[in-house]
Amino acid sequence: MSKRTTLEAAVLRQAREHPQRGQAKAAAELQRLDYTISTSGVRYIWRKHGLETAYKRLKALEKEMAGTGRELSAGQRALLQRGDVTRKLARASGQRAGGTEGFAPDERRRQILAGAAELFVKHGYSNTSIRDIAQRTGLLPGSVYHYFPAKEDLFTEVHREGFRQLIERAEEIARSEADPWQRMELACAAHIEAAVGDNSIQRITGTGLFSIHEEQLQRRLKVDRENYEQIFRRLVGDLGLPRSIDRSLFRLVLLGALNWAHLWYRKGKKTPRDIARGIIRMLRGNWAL
Amino acid sequence: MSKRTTLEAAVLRQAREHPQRGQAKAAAELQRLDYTISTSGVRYIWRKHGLETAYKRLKALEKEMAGTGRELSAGQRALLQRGDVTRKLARASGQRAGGTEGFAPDERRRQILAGAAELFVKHGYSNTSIRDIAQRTGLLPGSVYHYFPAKEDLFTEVHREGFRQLIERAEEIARSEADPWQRMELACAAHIEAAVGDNSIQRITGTGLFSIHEEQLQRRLKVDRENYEQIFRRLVGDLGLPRSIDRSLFRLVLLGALNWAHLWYRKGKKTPRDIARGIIRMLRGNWAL
DNA sequence: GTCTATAGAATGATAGAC
DNA sequence: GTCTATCATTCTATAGAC
Repeated sequence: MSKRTTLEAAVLRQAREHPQRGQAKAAAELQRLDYTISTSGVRYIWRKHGLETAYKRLKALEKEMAGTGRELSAGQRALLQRGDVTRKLARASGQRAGGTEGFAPDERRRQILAGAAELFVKHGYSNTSIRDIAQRTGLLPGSVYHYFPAKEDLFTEVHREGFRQLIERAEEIARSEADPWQRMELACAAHIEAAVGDNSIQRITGTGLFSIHEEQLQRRLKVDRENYEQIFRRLVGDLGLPRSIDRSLFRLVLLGALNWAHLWYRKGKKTPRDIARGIIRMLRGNWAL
Repeated sequence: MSKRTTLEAAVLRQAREHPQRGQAKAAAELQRLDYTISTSGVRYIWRKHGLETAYKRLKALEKEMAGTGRELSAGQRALLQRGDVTRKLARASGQRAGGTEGFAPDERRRQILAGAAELFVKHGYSNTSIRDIAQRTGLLPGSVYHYFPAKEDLFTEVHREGFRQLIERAEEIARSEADPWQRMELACAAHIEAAVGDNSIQRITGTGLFSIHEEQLQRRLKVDRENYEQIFRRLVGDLGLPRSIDRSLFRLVLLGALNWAHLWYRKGKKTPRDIARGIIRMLRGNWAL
């Protein structure tokens, strides 16, 4: 362990000579020998050679020693035996994506967005990795960066698209001929449908804000939401509420009730339409109707 | 550390040169240098000079170095900083400070919980690391595990305590003599206060569920929430609503409106009390009142 | 001399970036 | 493909109190 060689060779030599050293110790020792490497760098090379655990390194050493007269120490054998019992299954490396028979770039983008939306909705922003998203689209992690500069942008775009769809629908309703209370009811139904339906991109409108704690990102998202709530401002204005009712509070109560629904909604019970009707009835202030 | 001098001078010199050595190591070293001294002897002299903890010895060294160009090492500075946090907490809780001298174990636990609550509320569960929590309490990450077996348990406990406090207050209100609608209004005000107030442990009741995406953990938390909502079930039942109104939906609409409030609440504008009154007025179905 | 709260270092794992 | 940073957690040694 003295002559300078390739970084990789040095790591491997050390794996052979001190199989029980972990990444930290191995890296420290190599740094002492003037190699530039970090703990995870060590780990990376180990993994490349299937040596990422002490068990595997020992196993390899054992094999190598088989011919020669040398033997593992008692402690090393004990460690191996423990490992044998607890053996983990090798992880299947998964499917590899096709070749260059590519998709149209826009199509690929959409696929990434859709996959990301599903994962964000299910596991939240922080718990979704670029790797997960890439895998779902059959890409390697690095390739995602060809379409989106960073994870934040990916989320922002999903969020924006979700609200774009929601706004489109809401505006259509707001423009319709129905009477004001009915328009409101329809808009509420559409909102709940989006939040509990199968379209993950739309679902993100219900959970997105809560999933994010990075302030700057949050601020970017708020814009989408405000564009949407603007429509409700108008819908509420059209209702002709009595003076005694604070329009602003009315809207916020309504949106709160709607946004909460996805937490208790159960498929097969009340439909979004039923729920919307019930909510409007309560807020209409005249239970006789 | 070579020339023989008075025992006392030798002890002090060593305190300066190796401030982090404890009594055992210090005594051993001095004995090696042919001084006759025991661990408690070292401690006796330290105490005489107000140097009986590593923190105090470092503090003294720092002061001494102030003039010269020398500086404490990074590790020493970190230790001092940890000590500073510990002291601040000790002062805040009225306990006696003193280096790493312990708190009543319950007190330390509470400190960790309070710190964790703040961070969880501010940055969310996934974005809060055990390191952050430890630092805030003046501990090293590993030490947190002396009090809590895992991060999940830490969160669960914060969540549970938040709801415990909320439930306590709500039940008091539910038991009071006020008329049903007024009881409801008070309970709503209390709910909003908890969600927007300064008490992070209570605030977690508003955001906790959204911050968590791990299903199993979520299930554990739901229990707390359900215990709480049970009280609202009762409060709604007491209102004597007309038949045409679905009690269940009424409760869910109300809770939705309340839980949404922390997103738009602004200090200095409407108070939680005002908001609660407004919400109840809207839901009471008789706007003339 | 004994106990416990805490330090400190190590471990295996995974994230985002590009 | 390659890298670094950081995470939750574990293990072990020891300081300081009694």
